[in-house]
Amino acid sequence: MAELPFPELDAHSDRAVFRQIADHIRDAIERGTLHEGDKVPSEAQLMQHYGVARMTIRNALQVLQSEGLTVAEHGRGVFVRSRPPVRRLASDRFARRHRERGKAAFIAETEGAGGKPSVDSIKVSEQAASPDVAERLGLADGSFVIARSRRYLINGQPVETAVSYLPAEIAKGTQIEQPDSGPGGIYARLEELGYRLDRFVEEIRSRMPLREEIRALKLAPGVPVFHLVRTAYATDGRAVEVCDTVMSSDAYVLSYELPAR
Amino acid sequence: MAELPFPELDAHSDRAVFRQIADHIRDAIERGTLHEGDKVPSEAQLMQHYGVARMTIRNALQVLQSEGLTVAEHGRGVFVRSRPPVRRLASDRFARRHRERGKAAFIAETEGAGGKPSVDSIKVSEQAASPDVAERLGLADGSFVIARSRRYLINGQPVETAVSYLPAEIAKGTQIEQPDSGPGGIYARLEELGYRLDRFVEEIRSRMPLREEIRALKLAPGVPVFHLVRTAYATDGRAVEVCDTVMSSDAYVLSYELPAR
DNA sequence: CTTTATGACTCCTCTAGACGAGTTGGTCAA
DNA sequence: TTGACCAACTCGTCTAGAGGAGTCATAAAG
Repeated sequence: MAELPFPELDAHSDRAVFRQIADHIRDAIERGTLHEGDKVPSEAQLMQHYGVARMTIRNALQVLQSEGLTVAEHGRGVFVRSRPPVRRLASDRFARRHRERGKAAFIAETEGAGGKPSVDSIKVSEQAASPDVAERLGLADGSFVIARSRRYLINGQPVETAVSYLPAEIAKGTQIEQPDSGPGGIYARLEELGYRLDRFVEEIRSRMPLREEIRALKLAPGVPVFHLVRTAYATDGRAVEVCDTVMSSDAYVLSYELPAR
Repeated sequence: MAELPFPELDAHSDRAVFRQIADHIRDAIERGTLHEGDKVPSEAQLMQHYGVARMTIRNALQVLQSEGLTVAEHGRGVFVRSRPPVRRLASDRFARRHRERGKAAFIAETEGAGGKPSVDSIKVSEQAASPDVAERLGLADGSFVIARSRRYLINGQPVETAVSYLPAEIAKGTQIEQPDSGPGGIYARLEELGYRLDRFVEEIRSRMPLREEIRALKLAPGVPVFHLVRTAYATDGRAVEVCDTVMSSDAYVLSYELPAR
């Protein structure tokens, strides 16, 4: 058996053994000794190398996994995680000039970056607004909204789920209620309906995903999500849409421009 | 011993026992049966309730911890995590009108929200720019920059670390090189030096923290961080500062306004 | 040549213990 | 009353096993 590229344990350290082992492997990844997609030595190899029990090795691997550095594949091994190509979201992505080309923001951007965009799980329903959505839309409690939910994928890999809420009073009976909202997306439809869009406000949180989100976005363990809530305002100051999106954090870099004014 | 508020295991389910147990506890937290700060039953109690080995219980608790739902305290127990008050960062926080009041953005905002702000670990040094920083500042490789690093705390709790990089050619010998950068912070100094600020670009990533970040921000396990890189541009289009900040994700909600243009 | 078995190797789940170390609250002596 | 001590309880670390299940390459059978 080839020697593993890890130093020995420091018996005098008060750092726990499994942490020292995790440190060794992490260092190897950070230094590039192990690179993306490489297989980490198996539990059995590490047990022998370090002369410790299996649970100790598993604890060490668990640390790395929860840091998002590795992925375990049942029956195959543990691998250094490879990052998917990131999608940059610029703050002008909803500018009218983009919308007018007749494509929704996601499609246009992804194709521009050489990826194959797709959208699935489109569901539209009318429902009572949650207190949070009602407040953001400036609606009375219990008002009805049209909810459009969908999932975005790049090259078949899910990257984002989104649910848009629009006041039923605005969207009911329009193409916004159809699964295919037409060229330019719902923002184009809103403008056709006379709601000229003025500005968007985005609120961003970061947290660990819920179970459903892990499933929907096929997230590896240890990958947090962006939770972004966007509210669209028309020129009269009225909120016309709230979009609640959850994005895989390793597929995105968000970018915003702020005036110094 | 009081009965625990958890159902029994489903022996027919093919869901692993430790996952079922984690599900029970998670449900209790989500339903409010266990609320913020409450103590989760001890490992011993759970072992007896479910009739399983200790490692199985610990696996279940590990799942919850990595989801950021609970926090274990050595010698005390496992508790439902309570969210600290969040700090909202609005996109106008660097507007000149705020700066002119003579306080740095962080101090003014935190006091406005009723918290006690403090800043520590201020270090200033001159160093060669990293390739990334050099590129953002539009400098030649190996150019020198002034690096100002510091840590921000609210009510004694660290929430953010930040390192600002400014071209040495601009900042050397000015008050920017002093630990106390003076009223209004370095942006005020830059304007005094004739660099009228025009706009900022912020790039946001979300990821799990590195070890040093966990220590510096006293992060609970399972809490991701925002990694925000801000570049400040003067009116002549020149980049005059790059600020690299790492923020505890549960202390912040970022908020940006985008024009529909 | 294709298909089917097999076995080696992988990680997954779980058991049943051991000792260590931090926290807490009560007892008992000063 | 105060302080020191101690016991009970907590989670942290580690050992040494067990059987299960997914993956893959190879060997055997068709």
